[in-house]
Amino acid sequence: MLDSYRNKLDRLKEMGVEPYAYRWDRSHTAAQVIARFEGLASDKTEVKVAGRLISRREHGKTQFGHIQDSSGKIQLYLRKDTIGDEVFQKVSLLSLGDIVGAKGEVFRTKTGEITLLVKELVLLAKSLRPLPEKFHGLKDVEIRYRQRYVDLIVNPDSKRVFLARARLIKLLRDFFDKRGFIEVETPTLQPIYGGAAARPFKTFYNVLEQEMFLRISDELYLKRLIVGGMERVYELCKDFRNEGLDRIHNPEFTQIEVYQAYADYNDIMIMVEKLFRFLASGLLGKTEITFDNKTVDFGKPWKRLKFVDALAEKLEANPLELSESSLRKLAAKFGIEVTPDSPRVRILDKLFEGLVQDRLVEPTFIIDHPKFTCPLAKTHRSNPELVERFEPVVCGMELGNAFSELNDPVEQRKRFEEQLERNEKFATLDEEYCTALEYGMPPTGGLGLGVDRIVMLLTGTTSIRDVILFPQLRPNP
RNA sequence: GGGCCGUUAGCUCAGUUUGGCAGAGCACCUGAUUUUUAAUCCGGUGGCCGCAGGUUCGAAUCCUGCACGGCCCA
Repeated sequence: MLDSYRNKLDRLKEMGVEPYAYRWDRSHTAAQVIARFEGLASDKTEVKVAGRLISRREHGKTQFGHIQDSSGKIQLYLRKDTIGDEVFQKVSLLSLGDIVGAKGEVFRTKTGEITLLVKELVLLAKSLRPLPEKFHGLKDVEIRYRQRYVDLIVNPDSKRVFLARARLIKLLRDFFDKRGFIEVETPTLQPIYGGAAARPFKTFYNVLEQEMFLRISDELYLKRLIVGGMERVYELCKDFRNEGLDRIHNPEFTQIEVYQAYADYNDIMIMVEKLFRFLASGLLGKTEITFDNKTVDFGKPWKRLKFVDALAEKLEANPLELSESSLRKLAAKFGIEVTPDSPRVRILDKLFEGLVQDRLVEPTFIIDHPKFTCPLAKTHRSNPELVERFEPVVCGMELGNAFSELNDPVEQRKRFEEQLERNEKFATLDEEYCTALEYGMPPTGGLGLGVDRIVMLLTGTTSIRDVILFPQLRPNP
């Protein structure tokens, strides 16, 4: 198989053909030829296209085939009497998968397809490996992920998702830029990690002889910028969490974090509603989306569900008054497994996910979590046991996290210390962040959103691996 | 980490139940074919049946372990 491809390459070289050309003056993409067909055909314009040969139908002294470029496909028609014996002979040495340039005039075949009558055909790059089958395409998910380039060549749906991803990222920037937010960049390599509860990736910086961490979040740096007077900032970046990988988790994932001075979490909720309306209509031209056989409408206001109330209803008890051991018993009762070393906050989370969150289909803000679940959120203005926090959930999928940011430096330090005293896994105390708050941070509303999950939701993709070009896999054995 | 499922030609898949010559379509090679489009027709090439053991006269097929992937659970 591979031999036959190499053999053709050798034969072409012997005939004096350069199989890897330097350039090709393309005048039109496939889509442009089709869009401008009437004009191009009527004045017999000479058109130059280029792309990958993806199909071929030989008819003795004629040949049909399609080439594919980034805009689409265009049919080529070759006639021995038009192109000459010598070139026609060389053409028989082309393979599916080769990159070619073609010059000619456009016309419509008797079956009505816009086609290029080829007057000149040039090999631009020889392919040495066969493409996957034309009809069934490439289905093997492992090859699709490991050799994404093959997937992109043969599976239009796959490409569609990544084009949508690019548009969504542009829409995200548009939304915040338009509202006066400044896009910033903060360190990926951090001497102390923070802003979330997750196991970090560790690395070592030789020059400083110091252990460093890949960021699990950029939150603490962005709020330093709020202290510094950048009143509206956002950052779109990769975060890294040294944890499991599944349908909705990849160890490196894209997050957008947004901070707005003088706002609280109520303002941010309204902003999130507007954002999703903007993203859905910008990408799909409508506010309704379908994900995992569920249809929801971002045109409507989101539901608001109080964390404690929703859980209390299911547990028939106030979760704030339940000890760790009572929570454990309830978890067992509802068939929700928790590991013996799970702290109280983790058991609460599990109970909430299993009993409430998984069943939430409509866009919902889960609001007002117990205070000990989050050290960076401001205490609730009307209940000292809670914080002003919300998590946006759509179709059962958690999309992010937001709060009225804690800006009292004394309380912040106390909350960090309490977390350390509770021996919470991955708790840290960032002294320099506390120092920053001591200079005074205005009241601020903050938001973090998982970009990969937003892309999943708006493209109807149920696995995060299908919205990440090169998802994490074990090394090829 | 646990349970279940998968891995056979470059690709998509049969064959495993009930052990007995390694199969098909596309792709590839040869020939025919001057408007085809999953082109068609004639003939042909192509295999570490994921890897390593075991059972057996004989293993793609049964058993064990491992690797990679998928789904579900943690």
